[in-house]
Amino acid sequence: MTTVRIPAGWPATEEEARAVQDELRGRVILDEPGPPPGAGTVTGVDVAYDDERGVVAAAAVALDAATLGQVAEATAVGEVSFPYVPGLLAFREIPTVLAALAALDRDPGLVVCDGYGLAHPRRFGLACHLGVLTGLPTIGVAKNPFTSTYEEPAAPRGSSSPLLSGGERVGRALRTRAGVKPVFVSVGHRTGIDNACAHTLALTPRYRIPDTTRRADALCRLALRNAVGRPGAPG
DNA sequence: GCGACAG
DNA sequence: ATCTTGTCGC
Repeated sequence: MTTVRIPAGWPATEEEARAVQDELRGRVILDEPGPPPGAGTVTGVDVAYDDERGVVAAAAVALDAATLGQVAEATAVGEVSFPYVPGLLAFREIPTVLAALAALDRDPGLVVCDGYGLAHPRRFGLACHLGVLTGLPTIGVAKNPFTSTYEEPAAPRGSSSPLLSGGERVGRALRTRAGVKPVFVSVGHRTGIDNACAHTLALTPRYRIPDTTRRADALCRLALRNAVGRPGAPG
């Protein structure tokens, strides 16, 4: 497997990265309902890092939306393209994630990101960025509210409450398991919040985190071990 | 200025 | 994200 290099012209400073976000934000499409849940393909993407070696591994795992059975997977390894800066996560993950998606054997359908879409300080999180660059429908499902605030949703699974940022509703805190901390769903690109939440619930029949993200997480960690050190790698 | 801060 | 043992519970 080849290593994904940092693209030419990739932002090198926080200022440049924020300028890119400001420029691309206008290309987000928010007036499409997006793929309805229960049919088609849903793909999860995630990345793992070895910052000491400057290596990042990405994975894309495609599931049949109706059965949640896995239908395809792909990985890519690359150079870490940006430091971790809250609000600029996309610049750290996107080049390698794009390569993993490109290596997938079929149309990804809806892409589920581990992070934010609109629920972002500048309304342009990872899911929006990835959507604009690929043209694919995307959503963000995060484990923490970051700069947003929310009222605790009711205890039953499926309950939700608005995610607020600067007085705007930027997503929903969605309870995927009764009595357990909710996840934070926001729209990325070409998808509506109702479908985003419906997909999230369909992807969490058993765990708080979507199956797509869970499988992509396991796969990218494996890919990282395969690429660098090897406590636990076959071969 | 200080603290908070997706992964 | 990542560093990390045991342990409580379904």
